[in-house]
Amino acid sequence: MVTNYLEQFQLDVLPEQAIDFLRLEHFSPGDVICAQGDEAGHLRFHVKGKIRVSHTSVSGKRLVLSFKYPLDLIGDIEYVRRTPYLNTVEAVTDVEMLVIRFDDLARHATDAVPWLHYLLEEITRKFELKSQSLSFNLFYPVEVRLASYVLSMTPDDPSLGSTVDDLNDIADLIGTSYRHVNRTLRRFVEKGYIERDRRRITIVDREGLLEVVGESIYE
Amino acid sequence: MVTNYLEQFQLDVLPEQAIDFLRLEHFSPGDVICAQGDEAGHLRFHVKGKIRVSHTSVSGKRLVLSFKYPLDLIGDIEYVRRTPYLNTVEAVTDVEMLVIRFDDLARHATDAVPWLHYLLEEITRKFELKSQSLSFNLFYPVEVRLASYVLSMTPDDPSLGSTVDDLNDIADLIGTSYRHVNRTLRRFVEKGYIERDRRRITIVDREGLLEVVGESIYE
DNA sequence: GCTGTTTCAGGACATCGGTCCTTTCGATCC
DNA sequence: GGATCGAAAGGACCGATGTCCTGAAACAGC
Repeated sequence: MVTNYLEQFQLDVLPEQAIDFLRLEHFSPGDVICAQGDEAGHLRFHVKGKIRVSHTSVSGKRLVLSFKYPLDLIGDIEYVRRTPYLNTVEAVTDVEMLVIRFDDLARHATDAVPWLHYLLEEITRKFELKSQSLSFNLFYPVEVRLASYVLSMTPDDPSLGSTVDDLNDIADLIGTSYRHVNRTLRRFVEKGYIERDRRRITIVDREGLLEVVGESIYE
Repeated sequence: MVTNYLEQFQLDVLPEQAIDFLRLEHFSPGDVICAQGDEAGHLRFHVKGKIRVSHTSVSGKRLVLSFKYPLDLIGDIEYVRRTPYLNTVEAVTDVEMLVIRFDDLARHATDAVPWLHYLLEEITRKFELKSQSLSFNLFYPVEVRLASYVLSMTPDDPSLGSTVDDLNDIADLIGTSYRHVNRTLRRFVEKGYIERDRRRITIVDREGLLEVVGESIYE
């Protein structure tokens, strides 16, 4: 199993001695993979399933930072900085991860140049994503962000609608309230862009939504 | 000059062969150090002065991401990813930078483990800053962000007021309109937190501002 | 000092978005 | 089938924020 994933995601950048320490972990929907504020001790390679990364403010407000799919690293920033987990990561679907303890990784990969380059690549990629997310959120109103989200979550195939994440998740993802997501979706329905059927959103007029998003796609 | 700065900021993590390629650059207030979208070819160590990092959306709205002071790297993400500059960097005061071409750096430092570790440290630090900035902006209203900014820009010494950046910069920094910054500052004046004298803001009641910011400082 | 010009503060108004509360819709149990 | 309950939707209201515009203050040139 581990070796399959190693191959699939070309994880041979890890030194062989480190690879020996990788274990496969499984998580069920709802499981907390790591919790904001906990001391970090493991680096994980997200190799299967869908996860939700979120952050909670001291005042208790939750912000969903992203939904992610393989391949992704969890705990990489924390590995480099040796700080507690910045965010909480939960399994949305069944999830599999390859996991290795920081200690084992440090002992066998600290000087491995290809691995360091890999880390740099991954982390700078994440940095760019976060940059985009920051400016996207600050530049555009909820209507645009929501339209963009709906477009990104539903298949191009116009025939079939697609389930969308819980409205509360969406609200926290685009940094607004449940109420306002609902209101905005209603507006989309009134304008004929989408149809709603409890828990399900169907795009009726993809062009219309694209127009709402305008030129702001991907900043 | 170069050697002084190298010592001051402990830049001996750079391999000696690379150090030989460092040159000192000077910028005057207003100078553009690098422009968003331009192809990146140089890594810079910001060793003196104050700079402004900003990003402009396709729709033309500007977002000031940060003001920075030494030591800071400019072009590090771009060096790793070999992408065009993400942001525009300008000199606010007189600024000095140590600069090296990507080519020279790559030729002499690609395999230098201490240097790679240094890069990782710097970039993850930036990542954390950006994370904070993202959640801070999404979690708190303008009033709180502005109070936080004013506090951060003025000296603890309550006796002397301090010049604050251009209001337009502040507006773009906290992601709101000039009008609203003005309105909010006025409210602060009315409540007796600050005094204004064109171009200058004096904190009268530091405690009051701290109360506005509440527990949200640094998230 | 006067005048045209630029910059900045602030008023008016509309919209966005949040909070709170009521209503509706399903689901469940009897 | 009707009563009950919980979750999701929607209404009402208000504060936050953006846009547009006007008027006042600073500034430049003469």
